[in-house]
Amino acid sequence: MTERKTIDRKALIVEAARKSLTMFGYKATTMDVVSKLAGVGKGTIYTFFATKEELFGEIMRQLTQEMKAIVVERIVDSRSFFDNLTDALHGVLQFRETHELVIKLTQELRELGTPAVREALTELENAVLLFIEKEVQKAQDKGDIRRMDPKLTAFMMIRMYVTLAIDWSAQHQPLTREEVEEQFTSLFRYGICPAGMQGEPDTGAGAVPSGS
Amino acid sequence: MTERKTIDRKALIVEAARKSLTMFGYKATTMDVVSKLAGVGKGTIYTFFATKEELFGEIMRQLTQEMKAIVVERIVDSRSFFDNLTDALHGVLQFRETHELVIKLTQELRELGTPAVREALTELENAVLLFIEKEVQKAQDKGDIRRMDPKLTAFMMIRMYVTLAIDWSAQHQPLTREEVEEQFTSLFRYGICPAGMQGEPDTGAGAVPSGS
DNA sequence: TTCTGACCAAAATTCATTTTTAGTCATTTG
DNA sequence: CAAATGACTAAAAATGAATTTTGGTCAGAA
Repeated sequence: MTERKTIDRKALIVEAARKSLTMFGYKATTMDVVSKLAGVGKGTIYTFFATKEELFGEIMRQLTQEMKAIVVERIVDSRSFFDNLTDALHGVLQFRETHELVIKLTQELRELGTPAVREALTELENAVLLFIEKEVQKAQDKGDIRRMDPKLTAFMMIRMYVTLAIDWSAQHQPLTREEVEEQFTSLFRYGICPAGMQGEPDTGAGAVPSGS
Repeated sequence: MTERKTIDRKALIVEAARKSLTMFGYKATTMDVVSKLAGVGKGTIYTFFATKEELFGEIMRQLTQEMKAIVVERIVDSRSFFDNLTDALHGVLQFRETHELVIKLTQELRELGTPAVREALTELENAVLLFIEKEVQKAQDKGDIRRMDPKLTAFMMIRMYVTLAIDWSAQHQPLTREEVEEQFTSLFRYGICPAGMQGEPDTGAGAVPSGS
């Protein structure tokens, strides 16, 4: 194999495309721009990816994979659903770059309606939806949460998350990661009834009867 | 005064415009169409409304007014926040025509991005937001709900409502009015914790779920 | 006086022309 | 000689001049 000055050109290309996507969005990420950013001839891109869509697809697959890895490693079957949820959410919010790429694409979809982006984001959302749905199902079977349609519950969770982390920022001071977490988990945990009327708020050392 | 065969042309025009708006949206509602539907010369419209925007504004003002009336008459200060919330939501959901106009305009905004529609819907949302915010504030002062940012809470409520009543239908069987009500109020009341763990669920016999 | 619809300027739409971009391939390079 | 390249091409997108549609007016009919 050619092993001398051979830097991994494929990785270089993916990296460059990802940066461009995050900064300029899908439409403005032309193959010429990617080749320049990667410091590679345009033809080289086509030795690895047959089309622009395929390159884009690879990046979305990577992104989905990374998100899933972050979440999965924070889910421990012996812990309560809510502890897992809080941790998983925390992990996702912390993962800056992934998050920003998704936000950029969402913006582009809204203002340009780029079909490839719509498709990609739908696919991503479906993966997330399916994952949450299964977790909700498990939590129900364990009795951690009350009985309700897991599909609808998963759907509500995603929307609530987007509302807090993205939509709110459109017209207000963005919430910090901590605030998003706090709002998200406490709403799902307690609803909006006064503290003390039901399960315990985070203050106090009282432990919920869960594993561990 | 002229009281013979004088039908209220202004009302005729508003009615026609409202119908057209609900059926065809803002862009397709031309002044010619409105005049034909109202059975009135086009010039007549301009004796009541200086511009198309003004006619549209009048309809939106009417709509806001009607919605507000429905809600206000269902809010009784002596009742709990949740009882009021449930009733108010019920009222809004029942008010079909208003609802459909808003849905039509929302669709148009999404696919055409019509600026006048964006503006109108933003204004409507702000009115609703302000109203809910005040109610939340009152409920907090009464101790009906726990302490949290009223602006953010109001924002979340609207989004949650839209998620249930509109967004969900995009890819699934629409929820019935009853289902929307049930999902909305129970989430805010109890979160998603198991029944019996907190406030009173509607099922009479409190059966503890799978004990572990 | 009240109402109307032909009329006009401005906005939107169409479509032929130009520009940009995804994808190819003959040539170069290590 | 296999891997990399960038000038090249066909197709898609941007542009803008020509044409149609629409908001708004007003002289005259009812």
